[in-house]
Amino acid sequence: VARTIDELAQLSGVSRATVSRVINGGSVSEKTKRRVQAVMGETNYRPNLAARSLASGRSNVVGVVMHIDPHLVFQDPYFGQLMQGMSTALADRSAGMMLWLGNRSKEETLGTILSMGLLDGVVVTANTLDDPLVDGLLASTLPTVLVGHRKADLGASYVDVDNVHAADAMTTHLISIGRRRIGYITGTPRNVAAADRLAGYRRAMERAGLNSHDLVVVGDFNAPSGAAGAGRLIDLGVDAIFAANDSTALGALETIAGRGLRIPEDIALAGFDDLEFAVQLDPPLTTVRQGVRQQGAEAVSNLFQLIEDPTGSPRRVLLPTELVIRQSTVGGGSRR
Amino acid sequence: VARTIDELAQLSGVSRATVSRVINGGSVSEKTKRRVQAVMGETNYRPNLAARSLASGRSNVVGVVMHIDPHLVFQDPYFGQLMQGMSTALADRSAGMMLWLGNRSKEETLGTILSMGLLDGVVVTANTLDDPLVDGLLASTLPTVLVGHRKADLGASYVDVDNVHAADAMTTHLISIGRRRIGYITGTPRNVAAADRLAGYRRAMERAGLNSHDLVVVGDFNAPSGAAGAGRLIDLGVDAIFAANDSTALGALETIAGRGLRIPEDIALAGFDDLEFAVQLDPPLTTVRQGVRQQGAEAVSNLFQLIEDPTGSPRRVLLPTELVIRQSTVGGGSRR
DNA sequence: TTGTACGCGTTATCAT
DNA sequence: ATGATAACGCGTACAA
Repeated sequence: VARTIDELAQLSGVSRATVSRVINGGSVSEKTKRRVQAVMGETNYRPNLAARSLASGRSNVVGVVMHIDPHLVFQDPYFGQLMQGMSTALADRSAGMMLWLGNRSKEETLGTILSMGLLDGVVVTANTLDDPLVDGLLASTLPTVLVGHRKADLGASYVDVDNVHAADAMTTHLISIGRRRIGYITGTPRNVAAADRLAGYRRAMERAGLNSHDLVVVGDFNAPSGAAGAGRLIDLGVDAIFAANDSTALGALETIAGRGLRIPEDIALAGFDDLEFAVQLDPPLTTVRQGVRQQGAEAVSNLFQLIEDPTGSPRRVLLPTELVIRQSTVGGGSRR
Repeated sequence: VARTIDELAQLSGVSRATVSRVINGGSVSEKTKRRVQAVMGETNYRPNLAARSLASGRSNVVGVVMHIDPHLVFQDPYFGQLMQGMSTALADRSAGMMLWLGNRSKEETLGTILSMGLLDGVVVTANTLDDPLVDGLLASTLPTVLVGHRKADLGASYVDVDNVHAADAMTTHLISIGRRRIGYITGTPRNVAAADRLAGYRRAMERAGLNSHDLVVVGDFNAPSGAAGAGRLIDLGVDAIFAANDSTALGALETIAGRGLRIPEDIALAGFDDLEFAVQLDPPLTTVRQGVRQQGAEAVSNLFQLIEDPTGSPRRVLLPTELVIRQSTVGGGSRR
């Protein structure tokens, strides 16, 4: 029944300073240390975080900002997995986590975060080109790590995958299996990953001397846009479709099958993400796997390094992706 | 460039107390109030939460505890939707949210939460019969609201749906369309909702004078267990299957269709949750809809009431459910 | 209406 | 190794 460090000190017969030392690891004689710890166990005393944070300037609490429409955020498995990765990494460091989703405007969210005062740092998803929230965080004194990054973020610490490279590799794969008219369905405009993947597709096409000019249709990372986009591309006579993500590919698959075309014989199909359902599609979907949980864990690790040494140079981490080749581009064709 | 309230006071030419009053709403002359606010705008001063919390005892931050295996938590749309509801309700009150998932043991999680010191209260999901985390939270002085509840939680504030009633209603619906041998696939053993739904099924069966004794098979809320359970029930010659949730029903549907049986002509099928995919199944699934987002919002609202008046009697809220009748139990049958 | 002074629970500095 | 004592930034009686 000791609520404050003073009570605990009195019960242990030592000064408050000594108790603080046994908690935080100062030099204390083995004997008194044991006595204090004994009393601590009996009274199940717990240091107050607010006070500790005020005095020491550190709280062991970090902020996580995923400024996405709350009705959509957990629709896309990406964000759930990202949270898992961060949550686990934070728990491993017995650190706490404050969470902000996209309920208020970015400006308001920025304001609340900056006024917390007790956060040791922040991990924020950076997926749109213009983002005052990310800009504000980076401009503040709060240690900040980005998940994803814009061109302008060269001075910041971030964790990302090389979307350009991955999309290039996938496109090259499609070319290598003999496809020439490869259509592309983009992700949401102004989204960084979407822009990078498109760039990778274009780069591979140009390198192979293929025309990509009029084979690009705009999507929004969701299945309906994939269904619509695939229809337009089929009319353009493509022999392969590369969708900006698996959800888009799912929509495309339905349109292709609906028109009685065979995958991959008539049209090869590829996605991006390797979501759970990708392997269960008919035919199983060729796609790009990125370790989202690992990205979350890496972001946390990165942030803690930044907190330890705020002056060091920015830590830019590019995690590897993996080409997962399944029957939607090569092999036995449809099971139907 | 004012970091503390003292600096801001100096710049405004008033005392720190006056500044505090214009921030927290004490009696201040309109004139000085305006002046202080002007300076506040220029210097974009932000009060420090740790200090504020230490001095006032309130932080405007609440804890959210969903002690589920982090690899599973966002697999089930339930938890994502619950978070959305809470996140939105908290943002509406400009309150912050600390999140704990099931990374550590329940005892460890309990310890960390209790030692935060700055939480105004906690919302915790209560879905297993024995839960030291929930017990510990309820035994503490921290205002706590449960999402879901055990029989033992009669003294606690909680938000839940009446699973017994809803399952009873669904079973009664199946009886009303002429089914007599109605099989049931349960949810995870020791899960509260699973137990309540099973009880509701049994109650309705008994009231109708039907045998439910040997028509119950154990599942775990996931599709594979539904597929297996449906197989066993079909062998028992059922004319209807009620699954503990939609995922389980999904598995059951595959088994039924795989055996060449028609839904609902040969076997009527019902689920629970009304997840997004329920309406897109073939045939569309009859199920029970519960407003999960609303439950989250209600839990937050409940918690804030509890914080305002900790002495008041516990607030037990049962949210309504809705029977959603689709073609898997009545009407045109399969589209296949 | 405004200012003074104390307390919130901890860490950290400085003697001892 | 231990103990005073001063911060940390803010809220709030109390006094003026």
